[in-house]
Parts: sequence; structure tokens; C-alpha cells
Amino acid sequence: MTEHQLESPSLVQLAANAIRRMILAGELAEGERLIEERLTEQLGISRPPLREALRVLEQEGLIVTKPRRGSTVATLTDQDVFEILTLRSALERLAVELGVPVQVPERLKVAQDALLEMERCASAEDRGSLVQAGYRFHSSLVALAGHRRLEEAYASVQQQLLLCMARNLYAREHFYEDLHEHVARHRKLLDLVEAGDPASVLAELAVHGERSFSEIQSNVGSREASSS
Amino acid sequence: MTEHQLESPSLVQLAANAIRRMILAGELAEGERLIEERLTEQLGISRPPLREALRVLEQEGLIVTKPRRGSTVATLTDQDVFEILTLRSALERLAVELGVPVQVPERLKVAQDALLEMERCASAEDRGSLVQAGYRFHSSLVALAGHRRLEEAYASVQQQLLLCMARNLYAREHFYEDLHEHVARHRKLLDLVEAGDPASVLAELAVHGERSFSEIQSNVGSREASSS
DNA sequence: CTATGAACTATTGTCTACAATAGATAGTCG
DNA sequence: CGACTATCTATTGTAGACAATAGTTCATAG
Repeated sequence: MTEHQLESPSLVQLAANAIRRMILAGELAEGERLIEERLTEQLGISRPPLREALRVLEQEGLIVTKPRRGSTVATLTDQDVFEILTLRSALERLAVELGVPVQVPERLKVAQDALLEMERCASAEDRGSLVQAGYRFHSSLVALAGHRRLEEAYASVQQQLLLCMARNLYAREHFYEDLHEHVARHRKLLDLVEAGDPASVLAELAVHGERSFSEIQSNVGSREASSS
Repeated sequence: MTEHQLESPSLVQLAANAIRRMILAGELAEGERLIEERLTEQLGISRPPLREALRVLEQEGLIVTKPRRGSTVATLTDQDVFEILTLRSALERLAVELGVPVQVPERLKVAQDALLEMERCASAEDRGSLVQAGYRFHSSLVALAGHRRLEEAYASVQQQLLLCMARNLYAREHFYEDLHEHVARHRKLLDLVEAGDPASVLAELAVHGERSFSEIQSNVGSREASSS
């Protein structure tokens, strides 16, 4: 039985969530400076908890902070997208290796639910919700490994990937392909997971990620410097 | 040419470094509560920057913070050690896959230097310095990939591994084997990297990590709960 | 007209103080 | 004598204010 800790979150967590949402929703532009006082007014809190929240977001890779120069929303180069995709892929591989002869059947339920949701979204052509459901699907696959650090690292990377999509850096691949084919690939993945053979899942996963890779890597020739 | 940014660190960074050192040096015990006011006296700073530093360490996985209940030094179960080792292995694999036909020869120099240092330490039987040099060696291998996020994730995991060793949770494997054999394995690894064949490096890396795994996984049967 | 310097403003870095909560201790009632 | 409750204390959460720094603008000199 999973424990529902039920602890009221501190202002730090609330602020971090709020700013995270703003960034991922595109309300804060690429490289935009985050003025602390302005944010305290918007959120109705004072600076100490806000600053702690910014530290959290900094560690998550969503913002960049330079001493005495404030924080800015992370700017993503092609190199960054490449890093995010490769790292995500490596983490998913580990998850499959550790989790795929599935030990805890209940965990599969979450993945199945997410997949059903994806199919619903695909039929409704609701791309926004499809992305969310896809996020849950992949997260639930990673959760199969029962590996807390892996889950956290994956969540962080996935979040940055959402940021890519908010910037349309990664949109083509995920948004403009055939929606039902997209879901079908995920269905196949889940089938293989349920079958319980790690190798075949890894193979499918490689195909799954390949198109992202090839599409991005062709752009990597024009690597911009991460720090300007 | 690498940029020497030369920016004076804030109290937050200094405090985070100081506390990190204290934890890794074992000056703060397993699960010990971190009283904010006490730390402010020790470090000679006030609470706001200290609290930001604690947020940083929390994200790094060295401390655990519960709302309104303060922070404690992370306690590591066998499950945690297992997670750290598997995650580290996965990250190293990615690094090799991306970096091994070495693109930037200068980066190899760091690894070579670290290896020489390791050999010196092994001859002098200086186990403490050997661990440090080993840390630099592995970090430099990961750096071959030119993948910032990978390096950061790896540094975080490596740090937690140092914490394991400070607790003697992982000590047997690294400390009590033959020191020269230990260094020889690293030498072989570097040779393979220089040869430029990713597959052989990965194979050696698997052997490299295998003994850690088998040793730990036998203990995992007695998995304690992560959250007590 | 351009470049250099100084003053000013906006913003971050830090500190002290207050409010709120969780744990502990003691007292009382069954 | 044991258990429950209330108060009290130690500690965390938050706020507001002050100090210090970086960027900007304007003035002046070449």
C-alpha cells in the first residue's frame, strides 16, 4: 500500500510549482529575466521562500542563475535538445532492464490506463492532452523499475522535454506525425513489456527513439554554445 | 579554451559546499537532524542563505527535508546503494556510447593524469587519495561525451557514492581488494577508450561494475524501506 | 562626435525579527 | 499506576528592511 503522506506543501513548493507551470506554459519567454520582486507580487509571497523556489528550479534545469545577476528562464539550444533526448533514452533503457520482467503487476495498471487515455486523446485529436498522457505512460514504464532516483532523474528530464515542446523545438516529431500511429507504437511497447522480454522492449524502444535522434542530430551540426 | 568565469561565489554556494564536505567527511552522522540555527552559528551566516543551501543539498540527494520537520542527513539503505550503482552504470554507458571514438583529444589528458595519480596513490597505499583520483578518472571519462546534463547527473550520483563509502556501505569492494589490480582495471579501461571501440569499452565496463553489483544485489533481499 | 568616467537606479544578497507549528513535558483524571 | 490533555519550548516558515553590486544613463573631455 502506497503511503499518502498528506502534508500541506510549503510556500516554497507552491511557488516552485507555480513558476514551473508558467515556464512550461510559455508564459515566461526564452531567456526572460526573473525579477524576484515582481514574482513575489504575482504570487503574493515574500522573497525568502521565492528564492528557495528558484534554487529548486535551478537544480531542475529550468532556470539559470548567475551570482548577482539574477535568474533567467533556460534557453535551449539544439545541443540541449540532443542532451535531453539521449539522457532520457539512457534512463528508459535502465528502467526496462531493471523492471521488465514485471515484478509488481499493479504498476502495469497505471501504464495501461495512460495508454487508454492516449487512445482517447488520439481519437479526439486532442494533442495537448495526448502529450500529458504520453508523459504519464512513459513515467509509469520507468516506475516499473521501482527505482526512486531513476524516477526523479527521469521526471526532471521529461520536464525539460516538455519545455522543448513548449518552444516547438521538438514539436514536429511528436505533433505532426500520425496520431494513431504514435499511439500504436506505445501500444506495441506496452505489449512487449507485458510479454516480459527486456531485449525486445529495448529494441522497440530504440526504434521509438530513433526518429527523434536522427531528426535532432542532423541539426546538431549547428551547435550553439551553451553559455554565451 | 575553457572559460574561467571567475565569479565570487555567494554565501549559498559556500554554505552548500561546507555542509556537503561535512556530510561526506562523516562529521554529520546518518540521519542526524540539521538544526538551522546551529549551522548558522557554525558557518557565521544567517538563515536565508543557509536555507537556500539546504534546498540545493536536498536536490542533490544528500539531505532529506520534510515540511515543518526540518532536514536530516540522508540515510542510505541497501536499496539506495543499489539505485546509486545502477544509475551510475547507466550514465557511464551513455557517456561511452557518445564519447568513445574520442573527438576532443585534450579531454583524454585529464583521464591520463588521473590514472597516473591513481597509480601513485596505489603504490603509496594512500586509499583516501586513490578514491579521489578514481573519482576524477571516472568523471573525466564521462566528460568525453561533452554532455553537460550527463556530467551533472553523474557528479550527483558519484557524490552519493562517496557518501556510501563514507558510511562503509560500499567500502569492502573498493577498499579491500588489491589496490594495484584496481588500478590495472582502470588502465585497461582507458586503453580501450583510446583504441576507440565503444563496444569493447562497454564490455569492460560491465565487468568493472559487475563485482559491485553482485556484491550489493546479494544484500538487496534485506531491502529496508526507504521512508521509515 | 566619440569615448571615458561618475553618479544613479534597479535588483540581488543578506540580516534580524516575528509568526506558526511540531514535539516534549508535566499535570490531572480515570 | 497508566493514559490523555494542555501548556510550553525548541525549531521551522515567513516577512520586511537594509546593504551591496551591476547595469545604465548622462555629462564631460578629448
